[in-house]
Amino acid sequence: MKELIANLIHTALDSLKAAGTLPVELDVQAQVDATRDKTHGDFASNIAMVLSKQARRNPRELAQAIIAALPADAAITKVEIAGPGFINFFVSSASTAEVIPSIIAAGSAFGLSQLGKGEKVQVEFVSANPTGPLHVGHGRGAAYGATLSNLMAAVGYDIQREYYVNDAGRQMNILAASVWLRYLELCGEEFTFPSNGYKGDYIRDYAAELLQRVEQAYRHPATTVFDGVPADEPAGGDKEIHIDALIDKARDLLGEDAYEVVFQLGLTRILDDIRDDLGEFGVTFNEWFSERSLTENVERAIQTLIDNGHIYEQEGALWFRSTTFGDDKDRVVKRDNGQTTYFASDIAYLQNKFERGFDRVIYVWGADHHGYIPRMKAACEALGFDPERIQIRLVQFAILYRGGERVQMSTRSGSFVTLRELRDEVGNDAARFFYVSRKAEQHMDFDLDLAKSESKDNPVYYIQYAHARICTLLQKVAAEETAFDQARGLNNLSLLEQEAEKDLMQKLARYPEALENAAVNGDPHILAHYLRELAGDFHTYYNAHRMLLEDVNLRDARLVLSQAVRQVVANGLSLLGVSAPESM
RNA sequence: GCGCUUGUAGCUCAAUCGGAUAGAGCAUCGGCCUUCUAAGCCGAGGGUUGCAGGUUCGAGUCCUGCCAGGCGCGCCA
Repeated sequence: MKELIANLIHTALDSLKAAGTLPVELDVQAQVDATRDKTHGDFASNIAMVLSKQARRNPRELAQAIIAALPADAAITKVEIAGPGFINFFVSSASTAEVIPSIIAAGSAFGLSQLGKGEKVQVEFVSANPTGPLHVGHGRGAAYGATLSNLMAAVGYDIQREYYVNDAGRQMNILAASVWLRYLELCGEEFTFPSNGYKGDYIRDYAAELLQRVEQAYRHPATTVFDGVPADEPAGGDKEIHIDALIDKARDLLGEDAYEVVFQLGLTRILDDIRDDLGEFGVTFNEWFSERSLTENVERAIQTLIDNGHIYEQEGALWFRSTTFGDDKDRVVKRDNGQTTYFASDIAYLQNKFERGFDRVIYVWGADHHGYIPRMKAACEALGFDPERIQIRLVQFAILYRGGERVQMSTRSGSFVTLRELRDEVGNDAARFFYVSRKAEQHMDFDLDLAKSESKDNPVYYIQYAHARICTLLQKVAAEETAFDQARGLNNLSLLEQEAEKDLMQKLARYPEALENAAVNGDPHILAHYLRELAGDFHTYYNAHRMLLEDVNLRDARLVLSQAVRQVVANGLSLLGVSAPESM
């Protein structure tokens, strides 16, 4: 409909140009928007105001001229000038109703488009360090990334979902050491567990598994293990130095092979757990990409930067001159001790992504990482790629509230709420919906009581309830003497003359647009809000008018409208990863 | 200190590339169940869009300054 109106306007402009009313060189894309206010018709264009300066005529006068030149069309019943020079279009109810047969015909495919033209886009998200269970902060990134991927796939992008497994860093060695130390405790050794080790109960589980598998083979006396290890922080030392020394000890005493067994056990168990957790949350990946697999790529990436002239040496280290591309300061990629930095891995990973043929790569990061954007963009450009091909979406943490009180979380005491706990408490549907119901880069307050409540206050239930109500209706009518006949409904759409019916049809017609906006802007909340509004319109309609009437023509027309609503609600919820129950 | 970011109704949030009288929900108050699910509906009140300038036909939206909150500024990962 928008396109139709835009075409009509362009035709009018062309004829005005031909008549000499407008300069021929004028070239503007007509903007047509759905109106917010019904008294402004169904669609409005600001074309007259935009052109008024170039055309040297006042907007209302110009609007009048455009309207006069507008070709007639059966779909448009009335055109008006309003306000400072808006042209308002009123659409015939017959043409408004056309959305219903198209929804029924398209079914679950309604709203899909080819906007993305098959562009290959990778979305990398979550990518939490595999050192423990996911917490609620990761949950928002997971929900956002998964939904963004769904939305983009729905509008025609070729999406690849990826999790970057940080299995190469120091944190992983701390994890391995923690597992081994817990194992030693189970063997009967006595010592003080390092303050910087991982203290979660899951570590004890892995240790128990290790004990079962290797029995006493990896046991060493605590005195040997702690011999020569600098004091821990509570004992007046440095916790970082302490844990690093213990890691070295573990490697020494176990040897690389056994150390690797411990390391892999911890890594594998945690990844399995994360995979299960996310799977239950409806979040899946095409690829779990290991940082360790990148080792050769890192040297090659650095070489690429050297070849491109963006690396210099200073004080024994290799520096990437990222300031060339607008970063605050230059960054080290290889330390004076020969080790490459984490950032160097990121550069290698980026190069690897483009080598795999992605046209565009999207990173979903916690908002606390925003300081890394300039250097990643710089790296992209220095590698020789257009920096527009990487996009970084920031997701803010959610603050949980229970009983009106903020739920305290601190990583230090290990008292963070896990994603699994959240899912157990409020359910997957509520968690998925709540996470994406706010703009991603916005702080959000997550009200646990609201997410659990079974009332209209809870937008998830509100939307699902609309779906369930319609399913129940359709079930009920199946028991009537005269069965529901979809074709009869479609043939009698002209009977839908109520205001609420027109509102509903117009809302339905806007679904593809809401979906596209949400996908292109990376704003799933647009779809969430749309569904809330659609459900609201349906509840209003349902309360104001009866469906199961004697007059089967009207009855089936209303039911087919309801069916269309049900379909769109189901399609939208599915993209959000929320179920659409048939009864509640 | 420098940089990024946010500031909209009592609360949580919207506002389609800069468009018309800034909208929902919650909370408050008042109505609606012998009829398809009241997990619902209808109505009322509630605003100097942090403050001050600027850009223009038009600014919550863009620019500048200030105020307030959040985050980031390692040869850490």
